[in-house]
Amino acid sequence: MKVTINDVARLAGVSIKTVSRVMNNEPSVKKATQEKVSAAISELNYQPNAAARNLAGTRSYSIGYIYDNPNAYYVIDMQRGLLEACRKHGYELLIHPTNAKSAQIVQEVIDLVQHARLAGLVLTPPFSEMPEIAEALERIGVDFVRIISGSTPSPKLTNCVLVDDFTAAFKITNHLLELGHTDIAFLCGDEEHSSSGERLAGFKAALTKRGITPNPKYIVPGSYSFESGVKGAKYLLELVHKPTAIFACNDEIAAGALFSARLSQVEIPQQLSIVGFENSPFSRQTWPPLTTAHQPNSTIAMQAAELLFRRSRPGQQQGISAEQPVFIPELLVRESTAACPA
Amino acid sequence: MKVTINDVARLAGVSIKTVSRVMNNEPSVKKATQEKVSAAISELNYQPNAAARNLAGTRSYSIGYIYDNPNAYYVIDMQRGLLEACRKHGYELLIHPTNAKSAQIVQEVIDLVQHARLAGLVLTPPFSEMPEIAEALERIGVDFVRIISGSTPSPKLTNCVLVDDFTAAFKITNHLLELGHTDIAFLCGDEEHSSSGERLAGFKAALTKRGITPNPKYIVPGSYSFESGVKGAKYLLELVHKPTAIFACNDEIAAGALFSARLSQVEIPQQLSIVGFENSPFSRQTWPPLTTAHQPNSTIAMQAAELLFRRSRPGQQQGISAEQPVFIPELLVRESTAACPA
DNA sequence: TTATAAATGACAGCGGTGGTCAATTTGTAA
DNA sequence: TTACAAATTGACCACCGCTGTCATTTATAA
Repeated sequence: MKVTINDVARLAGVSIKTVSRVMNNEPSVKKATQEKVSAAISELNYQPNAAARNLAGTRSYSIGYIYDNPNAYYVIDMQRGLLEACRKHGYELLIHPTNAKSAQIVQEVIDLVQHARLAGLVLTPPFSEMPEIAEALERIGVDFVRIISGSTPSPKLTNCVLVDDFTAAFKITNHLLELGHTDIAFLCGDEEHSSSGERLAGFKAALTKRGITPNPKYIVPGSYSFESGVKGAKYLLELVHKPTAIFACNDEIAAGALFSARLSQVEIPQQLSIVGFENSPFSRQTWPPLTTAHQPNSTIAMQAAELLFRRSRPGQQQGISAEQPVFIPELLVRESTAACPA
Repeated sequence: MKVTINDVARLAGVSIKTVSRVMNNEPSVKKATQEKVSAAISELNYQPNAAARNLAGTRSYSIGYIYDNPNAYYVIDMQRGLLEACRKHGYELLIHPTNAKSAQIVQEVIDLVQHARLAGLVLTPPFSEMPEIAEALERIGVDFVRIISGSTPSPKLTNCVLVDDFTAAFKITNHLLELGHTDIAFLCGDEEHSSSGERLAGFKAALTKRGITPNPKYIVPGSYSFESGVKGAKYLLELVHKPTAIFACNDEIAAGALFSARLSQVEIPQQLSIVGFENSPFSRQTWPPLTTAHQPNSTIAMQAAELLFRRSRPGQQQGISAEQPVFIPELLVRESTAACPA
């Protein structure tokens, strides 16, 4: 029933050690043998037993994903990407939802890693933005990759996959500018999330580049929630000098803003343009569907995992890798934006 | 650094065999020794090496969760419940997102189970409603628990955790009836999901019990999506004789209906009451927040996992267990429902 | 032909479980 | 109290399926 390395060795006429070598891409295996073994492997549809590998070997075959994010779509997407990468490379994924605000969060993470013998960890916000976590992991010598908001690779951001919120926000803002809007408001997400700050910075930069001074009254603090969007838009639409476009820091906020606009009898997009960010299912569950920036979470996650695998393989140089992939969410124009009304 | 069974044995002053006995709840261990060992275990914070256990033992320490559900909140909740149960019992969770409509889905599931040496599987819709999956699993002798929509335990539904959509829908409908509504419409979810049928049945039963014959014009086919809610409500609000309340088969549909009502300048809840089902974050991201039925997904998942564990433990009778926990989603009254307008 | 490098295999674990059997402790009835 | 059965515990071995180490064989170059 179950195929072991012995079966493969027997069929290929070699020792189990050689099969092991082939499985692990070790050097010094003759090409002919390599092919013989590979043939046997695929003929028997052999898949190494993860438990045995973990037990016997020095390296680990599982990575961990720690999360604490209210956005289920984000988590699911990340997970899907990680799983895909894991499947491809024969790794397992350990998922660990937890509370980032717990006092013993660092210890919890350390326990997790040590107990599960993880090859590495993928960290997303908020964990990726907690210096104490990174320090602890470095201290105990566990590899990790952080997915964070940032535009330019730098030595400080090793082990990072960057999501260039700045540039994406810049582009979105440009889209609005090109439609003739100049009175553009910005609905912020949570302050603690650097993504909100980055997006705001990109927004301001785009305005400034066109010679427009960002109006402080149009920059509304808030959080990544529908309600925050409702409130923020309400405030904006009650101003004497209303904006003609709203840049919401994510789709949920945008959906809230859309809702608020409807309540105030403001026609979207004829009287007011609204954009979101993320391309979550939310952005398609509104009417009109939201213009937004597509963040390829699943792909980002895959990349992060691949980075981890590449580094954990023996023979590769360990430690600091210069690689810092940068993803730029792409503008996705839908029906919630239109030319600025005269 | 890492604690093994030997360390525990040394500290407790017993043999490793006894530690093993304690770890596995085997009989014939004196209470005193049991406590001594437990103390040592917790002092050292010992956790058995999963790889070694899997490799050496005959039983398995991981369960699988297969999913293919567009509702990320549902999946995340289920996952959280499963993980909690797993953590408590020292199991691991293998998650496997896949495509339920794939032609080789049965083979894929079998491969997964056999390769990963799973103790069992937790199936949610649509997998829990696919007879071919259940048959295949029974054939290869793998334990599983299905989470399905149903109200009454029956021999046919062994291995099931039931979610009583019928009764919940009955209660929701009663809530509307008590508010004085009699012209109540029903927006269906996907036909293939038995949950939609069950909810509809509960709805009809409640009406009938009050002597109201369900009006076929008020029963609108659809799917579990925002858009479907928009369309369904639009249709209803264009009828000459409009309903005064809408029962949407889930929160997403309800959100769509809410949206549609807004478009038609219908005041919620003054002119029209709308209820959802599920208590997903969606139901709080609308205005007004939705009256709905709370489905405790995380708890349901925990129960399902516990059922699996209980059965997979040696010493317990294997196979058919009479247990069929039934969960009844509870009515949650919020602001989207009000008394029937005169 | 011999020194050297490349390819391969033998073998000992990794950290537990399962089984067998003997030794020890405990409880119990006479 | 004693004897005896029963309950606990431990010692020991094989083994799960694979990897790490090192010795051995084979190919290649000098």
